Amino acid sequence: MKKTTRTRLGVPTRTAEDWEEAALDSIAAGGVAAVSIPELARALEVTKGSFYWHFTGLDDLVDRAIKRWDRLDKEALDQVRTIEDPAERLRTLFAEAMSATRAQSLYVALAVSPSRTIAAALRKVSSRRLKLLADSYREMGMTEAAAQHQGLLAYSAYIGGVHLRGNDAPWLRDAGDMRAYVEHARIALIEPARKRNSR
Amino acid sequence: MKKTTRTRLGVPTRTAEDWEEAALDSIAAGGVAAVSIPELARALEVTKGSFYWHFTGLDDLVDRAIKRWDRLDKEALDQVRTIEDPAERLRTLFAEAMSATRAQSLYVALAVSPSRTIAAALRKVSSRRLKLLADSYREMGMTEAAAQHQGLLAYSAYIGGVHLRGNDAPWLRDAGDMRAYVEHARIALIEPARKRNSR
DNA sequence: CCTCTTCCATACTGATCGGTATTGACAAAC
DNA sequence: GTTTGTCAATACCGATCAGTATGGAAGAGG
Repeated sequence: MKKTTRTRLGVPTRTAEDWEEAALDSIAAGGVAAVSIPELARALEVTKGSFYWHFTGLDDLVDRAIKRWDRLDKEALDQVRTIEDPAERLRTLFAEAMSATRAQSLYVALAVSPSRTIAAALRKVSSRRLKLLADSYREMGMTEAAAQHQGLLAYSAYIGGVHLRGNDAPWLRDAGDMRAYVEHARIALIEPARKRNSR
Repeated sequence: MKKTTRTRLGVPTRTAEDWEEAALDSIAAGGVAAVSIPELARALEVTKGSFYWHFTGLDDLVDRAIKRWDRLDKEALDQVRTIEDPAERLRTLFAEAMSATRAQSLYVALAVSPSRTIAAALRKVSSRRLKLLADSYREMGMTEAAAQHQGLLAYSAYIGGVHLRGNDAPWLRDAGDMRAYVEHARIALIEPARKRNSR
C-alpha cells in the first residue's frame, strides 16, 4: 500500500490529475474550445466547487493539462529511445502513429489552437520528436542536413498517419492492408537511409 | 459590367458568400467551435439581423461554408490535374502543401471536429486528393497496390507539411532551406516511382 | 469526542451565445 | 411618387458559460 488516497463517502476524492485527464479527453475529442468546466464536472460526477478548489481558473487547468501531455509524450518517447537499432526505432515510431492513441488526437487538436502558450507547447513536443527522428537517421549514416530533412519528412508522414487514422476514415481498415502500408512506408522512409552517407 | 451588386448607403450589401468566407476564416483560425454569429457580424460590420436573413441557423452556415470549401478544393485540384507530367504534378501538389494557404489550415481545423457531416466532407476531400495522388503514381508505372500505398504516404507527408508550416514553427524558415527540403521530399516520394513497376 | 483540514455543494453574478420577432431603411421597379 | 422587395437594426428570450462567495459534510489527527 502506497499513499492512502483520500476518500469521501467510500469513493476516492478527485485529484488535480483527474481533472487534467478529463480535460485532455475533452481536448482530444473536440479541441481546447470544447473544454467546459460544467461538462468535466459532470463527467467526474462532482460540481464546479471541486474544480475551483484544485485550480484557479480555466487557463490554469488547460496549462497544467498540457504540461501533463508534454510529460506523457516525453516519457513515451524516452521509452522508444531505449531501442538501440535506429531502423527498428523508426519503425516503432511510425507504427505508433498508426495506432491512433489519445496522445495523437491531442496533437492534431492542439494544432488548431490560436493560443500562444499552446503553440509553444506544441513546438516543444514537435522539436523533441523531430530530434529523435533526425538523430536516428544520423545514426544510420546520413549527413546532418540529410538527416534533418529526412526527419522532417518522416515527421510529416507521422502526423499525416495520425490524420489518416482519424475520422474513421475508410482507408487501411483491413489489418492486413495496414501492415502492408506500414511496410511500404518503412521501405520508403527508412530503407533509403541504410548504408548511404548522403542523398 | 457584370451583375450590379446591391448597395446600401453606398456600401454593397452582404451576400451569403461573404458570411461563408468569414466562417471559413474563423474555422481556419480556431476550428468550427470558434464560429460565432456575433463575431462574424462584427467582422462584417453588420448585426445578426443580416445573418438570419441569409441563413436559417448556425448549422446552415457551417454546412454551406464547408460545401464552399469542398468546391474550392475541387477547383484547385482540377487545376493541378491539367499538368500532364505526373511527376511534375506530384511536385506541384507537395509544394502547394508547403505554402500554407487557408485551404490547408481548414483541413487540419476540420479534422478535429466531432460532427458527422464534417467528417463526411473531410473524407470526400481526402478521397479526391488521394485519388489524384494514386493516379499519378500509377501513371508513373507503379502497380495498383503500390500506387495506393504510395499515395497514402504522399498524402500523409502532404498533411504533415501543412502542420509543419502552421503554428509559426521554427523549421524551414529560410527560403533556401525550404527549397532544399522540398527537393529532398521530391527525391524521397517521387523519384522512386520512376521506371519501376513495383516495390 | 473534538477540532482542523480537506474537499465539495449550493447559490449567486455577469457575460455571451443561438435563436425569434418585429420594425425600419434603402434601393429598385413600375 | 408610389409600391415592392431586399437587407439590416433593435429588442428580447432562454440557455450556458466562467467565476465568486460561502456554507457544510466527511475524513484525519489528536
